[in-house]
Amino acid sequence: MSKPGAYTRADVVDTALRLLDQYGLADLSMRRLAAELEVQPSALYWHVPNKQTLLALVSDQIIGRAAPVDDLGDWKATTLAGATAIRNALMAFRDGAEVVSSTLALGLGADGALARIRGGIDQYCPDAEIARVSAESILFLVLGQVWHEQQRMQADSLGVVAPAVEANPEDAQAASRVLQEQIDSFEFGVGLILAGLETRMAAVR
Amino acid sequence: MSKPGAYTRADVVDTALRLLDQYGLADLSMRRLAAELEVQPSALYWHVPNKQTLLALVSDQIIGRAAPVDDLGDWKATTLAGATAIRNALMAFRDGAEVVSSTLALGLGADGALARIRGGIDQYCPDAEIARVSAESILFLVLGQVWHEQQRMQADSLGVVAPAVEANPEDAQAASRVLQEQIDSFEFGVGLILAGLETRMAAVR
DNA sequence: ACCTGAACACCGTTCAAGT
DNA sequence: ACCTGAACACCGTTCAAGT
Repeated sequence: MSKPGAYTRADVVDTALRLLDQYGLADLSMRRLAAELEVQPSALYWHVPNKQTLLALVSDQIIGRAAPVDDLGDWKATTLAGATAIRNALMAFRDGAEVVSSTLALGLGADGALARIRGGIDQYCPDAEIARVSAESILFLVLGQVWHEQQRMQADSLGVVAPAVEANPEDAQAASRVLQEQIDSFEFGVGLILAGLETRMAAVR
Repeated sequence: MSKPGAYTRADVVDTALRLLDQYGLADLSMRRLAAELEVQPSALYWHVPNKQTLLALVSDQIIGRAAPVDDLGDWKATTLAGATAIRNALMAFRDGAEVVSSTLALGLGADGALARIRGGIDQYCPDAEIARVSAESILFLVLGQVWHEQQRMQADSLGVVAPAVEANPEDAQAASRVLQEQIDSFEFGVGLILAGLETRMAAVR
């Protein structure tokens, strides 16, 4: 904003996020991003040290846009709400889960995701180590599931394989059923971990 | 084997697996693989339609080398043994978890992994849908954890960040403690899901 | 402070042609 | 059946130089 025509780092990240959502991670190259900004590829390296860092910043944006988590009284409900907020944030951008997974594996960004899930757990679990491992388990579960779903959505849209439900004239109905199944298995999986943690906590007492 | 000097698909996959373990996924290119086989890059496309498929075949090798799972009587112990076998298989090759994660997300191969985990669950859980979702949850957890660990190992070896435990003269002791912590949190996480499933099953009855 | 121009060292994939 | 040679359309990154 110092000069017209001069981009800021935030502009670069925002554009990367938009390209990610429009064309997917495979087509998000530094050169394509530069072209979109009508700038030479080398110009990007003034704003960002490398692509890895850029993707970490993109991940932070994705996670940062997750809805704030209310304290619902019940710690299990609160934790599920946190996990759901992360899930929805990942789903809001094409290949969101893959991008966040890789930068998280690199230990680069997106620690906000863990924090959001720990909110509910910490208020009930006194052992910080147990809380951390439990929250990580939930996060891995959410990332794995959403990644799987997003890949499926893309495969379906490309017609690579037959959609799970087809040959049904009421496509909207079928699609909503698939969606419901995904939500169900999401809540089921998180519920398993929460129930397991509860058992574990009760046993110690 | 038809002519000396003529490679088979298995040769290509084996060499890819070896390069993966030696240099990591980032340096496993079709061109490098071709060079290793002393062949032109284009020659690979006679054996394999594309890189994606090659990586799926590599994944199948990684998972296929997992130890067979004995029935331990207790379904929880059997399932944990299955998950541990998968974990060890992933750990046996550099970037094993990342390779398997991505091809699994593409829905390409490595279904053997799910099957191995379901072995223990199926013999106790009558509902196939619940068994499937539970096994998937465990698989996502294992993949996420091992990916995380393998990335940490690489970061440590490159000296990018300070290792978790350092400044200790007894390095071997510190390393074995880290290893034990990883195994503990692995068994803890899987244990949560198994305990949760048990609770869930008991409630239905 | 922000960007261009040019270069370096790579990619995956296709396809006609060879043996 | 298995591979070469040559090409196409790309990559990420560096770095001197410009304004």
